[in-house]
Amino acid sequence: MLSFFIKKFQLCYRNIVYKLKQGMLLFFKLGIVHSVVIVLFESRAFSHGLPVVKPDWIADSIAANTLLSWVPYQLVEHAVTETSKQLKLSAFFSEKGISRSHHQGILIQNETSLSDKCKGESTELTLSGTDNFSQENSQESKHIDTNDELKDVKSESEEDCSTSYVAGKSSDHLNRPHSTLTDPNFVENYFKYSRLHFIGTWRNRYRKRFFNFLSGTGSKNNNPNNDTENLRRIVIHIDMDCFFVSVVIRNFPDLLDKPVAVCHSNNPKGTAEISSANYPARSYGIKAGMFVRDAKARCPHLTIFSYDFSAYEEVADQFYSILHKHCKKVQAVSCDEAFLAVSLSLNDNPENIAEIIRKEIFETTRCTASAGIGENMLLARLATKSAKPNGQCFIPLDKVNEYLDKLPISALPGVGYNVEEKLRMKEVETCSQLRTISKDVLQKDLGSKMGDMLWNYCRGIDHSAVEAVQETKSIGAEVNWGVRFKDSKDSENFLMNLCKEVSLRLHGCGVQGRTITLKVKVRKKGAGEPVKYMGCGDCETISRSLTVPGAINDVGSLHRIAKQTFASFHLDVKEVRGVGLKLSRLELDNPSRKGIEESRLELLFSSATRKGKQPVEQSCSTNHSREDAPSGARPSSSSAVSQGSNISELPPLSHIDLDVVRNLPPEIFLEMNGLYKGELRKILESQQQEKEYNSESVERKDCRQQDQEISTRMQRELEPSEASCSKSNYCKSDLMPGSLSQVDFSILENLPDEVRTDILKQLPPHRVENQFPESSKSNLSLGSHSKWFEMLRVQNCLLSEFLLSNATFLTPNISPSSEEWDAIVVNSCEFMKEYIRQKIESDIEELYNCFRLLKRLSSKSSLLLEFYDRTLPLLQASIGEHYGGKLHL
DNA sequence: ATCCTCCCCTAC
DNA sequence: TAAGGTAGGGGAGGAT
Repeated sequence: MLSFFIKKFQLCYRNIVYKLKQGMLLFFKLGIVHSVVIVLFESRAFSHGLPVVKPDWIADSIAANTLLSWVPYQLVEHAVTETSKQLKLSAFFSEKGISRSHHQGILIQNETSLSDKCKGESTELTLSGTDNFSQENSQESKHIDTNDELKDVKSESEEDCSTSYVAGKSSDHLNRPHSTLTDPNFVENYFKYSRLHFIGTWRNRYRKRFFNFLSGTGSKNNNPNNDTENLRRIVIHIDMDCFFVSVVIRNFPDLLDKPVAVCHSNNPKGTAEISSANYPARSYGIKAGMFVRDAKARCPHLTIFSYDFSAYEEVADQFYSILHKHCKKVQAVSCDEAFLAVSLSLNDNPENIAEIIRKEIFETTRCTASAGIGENMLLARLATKSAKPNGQCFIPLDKVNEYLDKLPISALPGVGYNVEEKLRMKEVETCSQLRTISKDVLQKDLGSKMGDMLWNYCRGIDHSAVEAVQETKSIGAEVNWGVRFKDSKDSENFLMNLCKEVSLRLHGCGVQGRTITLKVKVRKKGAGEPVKYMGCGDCETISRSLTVPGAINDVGSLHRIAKQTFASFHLDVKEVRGVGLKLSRLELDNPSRKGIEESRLELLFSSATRKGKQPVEQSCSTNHSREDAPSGARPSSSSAVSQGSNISELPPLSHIDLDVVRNLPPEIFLEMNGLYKGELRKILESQQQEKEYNSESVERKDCRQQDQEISTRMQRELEPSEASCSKSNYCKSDLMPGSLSQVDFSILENLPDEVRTDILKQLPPHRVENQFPESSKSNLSLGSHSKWFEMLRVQNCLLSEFLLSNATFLTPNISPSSEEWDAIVVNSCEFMKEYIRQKIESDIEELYNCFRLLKRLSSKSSLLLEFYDRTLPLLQASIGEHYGGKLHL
């Protein structure tokens, strides 16, 4: 069996082994699903935290003709964090359409190491194995059988005193305290494991995706009937039931009626926070946010699952696909919750559509969703509360008052702990009581807007509309866990990483910001170590913002400002417990100039003023910390520039790109002009005259070419110098590899061409060989499938690379079901069929990449959606034929 | 009166 | 051990 396995392995992954031997870093993990080895390339965008091992593991395993433990081959930089990560191999392959979480299907005792688990699983394959491998592992298999197998899940409820933990769990000895003190990549790792980060980012992600959907060609249920008189608007609010738990147990129906919770760790200390609990668990009083130890005290036989972020993503994608199928106007609230605006004729029963959607969600995801239906968003949202779990509720207009009468005010959106307390003081606990308070009084007590809103809400009035597209007003990142600094070097390093993170997010959204806000949490006087391990505990929060004249999103500027603002707080860094950086007053990144300008500016400034360009405008409003920052400590616009000492470090005037200079914000231009003692302005003026003199036939393209030449020249001249080394901190290449984990590929695809190209250049070379000349793009999708091959051959690239570089081009605006449309689809499908045939044995990774990309892109274009829908079965059939099983995308 | 900054609160 | 984020809205109070 083993030799069969190895043979198959060699056959399938020859080329990968070849790449491995070239020293490429791969991460992979063996998973036994129809005897297939799964290998993914090391790219955090794909790894999702799986263990990363050195390539030798594969080669050595083959040489030894046995499956060696991967542990000694694990990459050091990942060893600490990655091993504790749950296994998500199962997310890659799944069985006959059922995406089973194999790893999660096995109950692991805390002591069971990951490698044991690998072997234990492997034995599933070698049922009648006679080789060393299976014998060697049969004992372990027993061990797992007796303790940990899935069947124990069934009997587990009888073992009342043991709490089960379901997840990949590493050897504990590999785990070390995780904080800013011990992990140089803390920021990056932190976001990878933070559930709140995922919750926070997902909302935007689905909003963004829906925006793409709208701007693409297809949108259904657009109610072609404009005769609105016979229609009524209804709002449906759909919310998945205890999402995090439902998803991880969706393949274990036996657990449905057992108490289950999701959290990071099942350590005996029990200071991990429960993130989500299912309804049986809630019946014991277990709630999100509760410590595990408290939850266990209430329910000793609670089953605890680890997070499975990739599964959440998968289900959320399915969820939104279904919603978009049924409704044009979908407002994403979070990964598992959305509002739909539907128009119905007077005779239609609004409950029917909710019923259909919920049914489809369940059939697709095997997770239940609840729905609330009402005349407005407020009523729909409230109705959902009554509907949960797994139900739906319609509040017709004539029942609104009756429904609201007994409703506690805390159920109203916007009423949190504080507002509830304020109103409780006035002996107001229900909506009917709230109605007795006049609007004036409410506004006086709670502020004008809040008072107005609540006055409306308790009467069932809500004028807000379901908005599919919402403008992003701020982008930021913060960390309030694990933050411990011993000196200013630590804090500075942390700030730099945070800036990289924020910069990447800004780039990902194609925006820049003018106002930079730094928020710091400082241990409150007298507050001891927090109850929560590495938590921030009782803190005082201080924040300060700064508005610059020109919007920024580059790491260099962010770091300069963040560093300076942080310094202005005059804090004892040992007391800092959390830091956040946020940008607001966002502006769209100028895609046409941005890439070039930015790099030149970086070059200019890193060379010219290594001390840093100072912000020109700074505002600092009163708060308690203002007194400790004497105004003298604040930079003024002129102080920074007037230091003539910088002049010796300036690049010669001949090296300055005047086009860039011309486009600088006036303040910065003045600053630079000052540095060059007025020479800049003179040159610009004389150039302008020259330009006017020359004919105006200079093509834009030529300008761009010149720009590039100048920029390249500058780069060449600066590269070997010290200046470029000092600048390397700010280079994109420096922030790319690590932080790519934070980039949603859908975002990457949405980036302006130049920015995307820039980012792609930072990826391993085999992924980005080519950019396509304009000529090769035209009419490509219209051509026969042989043209595609010709194109790929000529460009010497992979299809996935082409897709990635040409995301924009690939979403043409062609009307569905036209002849053109059909021709494209047929041709493309033919091409894909052939491409699959060519790659299925030699490069399964490429096929995986292609279909992942297509999946993403298909949300933008109904053409691509149709292409994807048609070709996916071909791929799956081929996978099934060659390997058995199914590729899980 | 209006804008801005620094908070706080809320929701997921 | 554990991963307490993100973003919007709005109020208080100061600056203009």
